[in-house]
Amino acid sequence: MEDGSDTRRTMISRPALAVEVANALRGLILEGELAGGEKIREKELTERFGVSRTPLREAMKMLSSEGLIDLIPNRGAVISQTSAADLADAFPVLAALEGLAGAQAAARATEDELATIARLTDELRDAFSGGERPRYFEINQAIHDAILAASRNPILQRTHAAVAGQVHRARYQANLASARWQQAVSEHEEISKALHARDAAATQALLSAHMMAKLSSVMGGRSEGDSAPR
Amino acid sequence: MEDGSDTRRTMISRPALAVEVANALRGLILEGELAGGEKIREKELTERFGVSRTPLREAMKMLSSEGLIDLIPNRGAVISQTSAADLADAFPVLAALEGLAGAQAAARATEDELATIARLTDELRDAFSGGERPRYFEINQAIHDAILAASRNPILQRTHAAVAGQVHRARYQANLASARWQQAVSEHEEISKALHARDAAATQALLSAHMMAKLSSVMGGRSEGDSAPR
DNA sequence: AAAAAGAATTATGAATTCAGAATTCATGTC
DNA sequence: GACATGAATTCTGAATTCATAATTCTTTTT
Repeated sequence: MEDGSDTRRTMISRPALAVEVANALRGLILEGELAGGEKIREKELTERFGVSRTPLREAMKMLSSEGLIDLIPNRGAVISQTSAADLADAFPVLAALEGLAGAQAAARATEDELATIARLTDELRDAFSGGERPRYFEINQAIHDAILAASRNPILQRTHAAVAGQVHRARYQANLASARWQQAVSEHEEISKALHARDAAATQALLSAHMMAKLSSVMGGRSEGDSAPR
Repeated sequence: MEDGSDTRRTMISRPALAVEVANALRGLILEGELAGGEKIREKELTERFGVSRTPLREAMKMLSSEGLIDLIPNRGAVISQTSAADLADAFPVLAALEGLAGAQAAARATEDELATIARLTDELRDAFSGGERPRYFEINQAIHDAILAASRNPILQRTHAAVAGQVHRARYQANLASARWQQAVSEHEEISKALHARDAAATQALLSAHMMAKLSSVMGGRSEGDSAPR
């Protein structure tokens, strides 16, 4: 919700170039275009974005605070790669945060928000039935975002986004075996049900367990396939 | 201005001036020297720190990512003040995070770490018995830090630090009525006991409840008399 | 031929400079 | 006398410039 008094979409407000660069760079990292461990050459990015080094360096400082890149004193910056250990560390944190989000959402969500989550959950099952993996991931993300938003806790949302960003690329690595995929859909339906029942404790427990199951899925997918011993 | 000849020192690694400035500025904010809502004048800080505007602005971008200051497009930066609503939002997050820290610490802490926590808990009671408020706060902080460290989860520690930083100044506002103070000490003793018993679930519940009780204390102290800062 | 040392090139760290916007003060008009 | 408009000053935003450190390539010596 924007400031209602802002009648016109005044393009007069300048979004601060360094912030724009930070968003663009964050996008490149989250999209996976910049692989983990890759060195950042300032010159390359300044030419790519068409800005000078100053806003780029400010943007890199921002992303380093977010944990997306690592700054090495006089040797530049590298995209921080997420190791298996990092995933094992981050997912319990995400589980705790999303559990809290679920509990607060159960208490605070509007009926509209609950209806939206229920609808998304139906669409999630549709995507699963149709075997549409990209759409499934998209809807899954939308559900989690909706729950976070329904928690009405900006600090929780920001904190979650910061942690989720660090493991974002692992999302695509969650290669769902059909059995676990099915289970994930069922878990989401239980979560939606608990939310509608305004059962904070149940929602919290279900969401937390759901995230931990996701960790198992991601870790399992890791141990199997692509052997990239980095 | 100081002698810049520190380049001749045995400083093999240079900690990046912008990071140093960020740490110093973070300290000023956390110490309360820069009050919430206060405007940051770059010129003033550059003169204070003896650096140019470039590293200072990079540092400010870092702190804005941490949520400690708010950047207003062409109007500079202001210290983000924590409202009562922010506290009410942040403490459940801290409760969830510390609960997780307790659970993981119960599983992973070394005997030495548990002994240290037990010793600190004893000192906490001593500080309470002696009515030494500053020492109590210090030991309390040390205990929570020790539990976080014992969780062996760097991401959890970083996330907690980020959220705790945003409500740091509220720490001093927790004016403990003696009854609640007594209760807090007892809670800490229960937490230490649960940790020694390696009871993850109990530790998690106790720590989480402890943090929520702290929220009540802080909010209560706010409504009463927020008169004397310090 | 291989390894080490030194020089050159490249990239990063930081300050200065330049441009643009906002706020404040002064002046003029109603 | 008060309010509005314009100009000046101050502050932020961004690029350029300068310095320093690291890496790489070349040459020399073993």
